[in-house]
Amino acid sequence: MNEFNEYFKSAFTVDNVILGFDEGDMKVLLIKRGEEPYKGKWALPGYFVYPNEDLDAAAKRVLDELTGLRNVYLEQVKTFGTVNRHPFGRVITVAYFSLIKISDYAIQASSIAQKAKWHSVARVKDLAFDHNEILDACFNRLKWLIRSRPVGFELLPPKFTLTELQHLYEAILETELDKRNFRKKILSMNLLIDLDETQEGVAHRPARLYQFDKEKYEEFLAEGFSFELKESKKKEKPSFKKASPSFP
Amino acid sequence: MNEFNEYFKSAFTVDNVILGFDEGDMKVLLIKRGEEPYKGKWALPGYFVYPNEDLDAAAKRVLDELTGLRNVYLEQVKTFGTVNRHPFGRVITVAYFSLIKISDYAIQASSIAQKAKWHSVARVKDLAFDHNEILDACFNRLKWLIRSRPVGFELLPPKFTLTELQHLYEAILETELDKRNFRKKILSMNLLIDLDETQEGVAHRPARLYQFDKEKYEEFLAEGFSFELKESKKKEKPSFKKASPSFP
DNA sequence: AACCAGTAGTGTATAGTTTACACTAATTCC
DNA sequence: GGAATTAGTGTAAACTATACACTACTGGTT
Repeated sequence: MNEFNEYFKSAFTVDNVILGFDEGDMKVLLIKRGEEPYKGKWALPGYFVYPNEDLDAAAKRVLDELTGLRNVYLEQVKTFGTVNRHPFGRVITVAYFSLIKISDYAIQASSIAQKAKWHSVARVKDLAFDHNEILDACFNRLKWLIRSRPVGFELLPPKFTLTELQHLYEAILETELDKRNFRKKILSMNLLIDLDETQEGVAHRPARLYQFDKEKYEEFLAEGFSFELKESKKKEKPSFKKASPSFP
Repeated sequence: MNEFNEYFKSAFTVDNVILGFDEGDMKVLLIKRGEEPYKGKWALPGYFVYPNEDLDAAAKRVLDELTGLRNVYLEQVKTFGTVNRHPFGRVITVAYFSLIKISDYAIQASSIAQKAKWHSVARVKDLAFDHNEILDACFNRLKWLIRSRPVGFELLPPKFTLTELQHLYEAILETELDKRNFRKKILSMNLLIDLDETQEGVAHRPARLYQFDKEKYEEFLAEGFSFELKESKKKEKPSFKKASPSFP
């Protein structure tokens, strides 16, 4: 393969958009860069893919080093390879996103992890490299995903209330949902276990606690089920005549 | 960046799943390999990405060299980077798919194009490298895409009948659709122009010809519309109680 | 000219889904 | 005991999806 040697001069990396949900808000874990290029800027965690390492394994390694978490939701989203995206050479990066429970996250000892901090996704700007674009692509993928699969529980603690779940959906979809319709839809999926427990120590009527039903969720995935969630139309442009929403 | 030189030893390529529709069947354009590795096997068209070339540009180049076509539907799908996917070294490939009108395709003079041939997607097997997996990923993406966006016209000649359109959908979705419901849904989208012409030289009642309305399609894309198509349930498992198809 | 073969084209009733919307219930705090 | 705060609940109307079968038009055959 000597004739092709000139093509073996590029590097590839993975960048990981690690998402969590906290304080009613979607958060992304960013690293403050300690070196050039973009020294001092915030960036997505990522690293070179080792020569004998699969792509997915590299993404898991980056996640593990930073958060200590394994077996979390991780999905490849898109590859970014503009010629000049890295000032030091041709570097192609494969973007992944992962969903973690912030309650499980504990800051790691590694020097890189010391520089990590959660940022509200909505307020992130001016990241290093083309990382704004990567973050957008991953967050949009999550928006699509949450409408078709119940991935919400990846982001919530084991026990949660329906209101918390709804707030999560609203944060991801950046919209408001109707409480009654949301509950009807969620409960009709039969993917929640009613724990027959309630919140404690809140200064109002305590909410029931639920748990995701992992077995039923496996069935759901196996059968290729999907669902749709639509936003509440309260206070929308009035009388927008919905053109028939389907085509071939 | 000398410390990172060891990472600049891999190559990356693009592979392009070029899809067309002919004789009621989805087709993919494959190349018979003339060299090792996998000499004599069929493979997806692809090539190294040049050092100063963007990924999308590389995919367009591969497509152009093979078909002479530009400005066709082209979309990045997924990146494949298993360590040993290429026997000669670490090669990561970014998979793209494109949709072309086979009627526009004319075999090109280049030596590579001489080795190209259309194959029925359903009957493809035993491709070189991991190309079966890549083809599957791209075809599945198309299946998803066709349910949510009217990309069908990318695959049909400028004038077509509703039955041709329906057959295209059935070929992609690998299912049967109800004629009346299909037509209702399609026409309700208002994306077709009735040309007030009919087929000629057919030994049966001639069908009306339609054209896609590109302007309305642009609006459709801009407004983020989507649609769903469901398969006919004729002859399905009887009385399958549709568990509520939605969740958060 | 009559008929046959073959595909095009059309409507309706039913079931299911989505939407909009407002009040009562349970708890803490004062 | 009352105020504050969030939890929890049902229904009617509009819309969408589905199942289903016959007539219309053309070319070819006799």
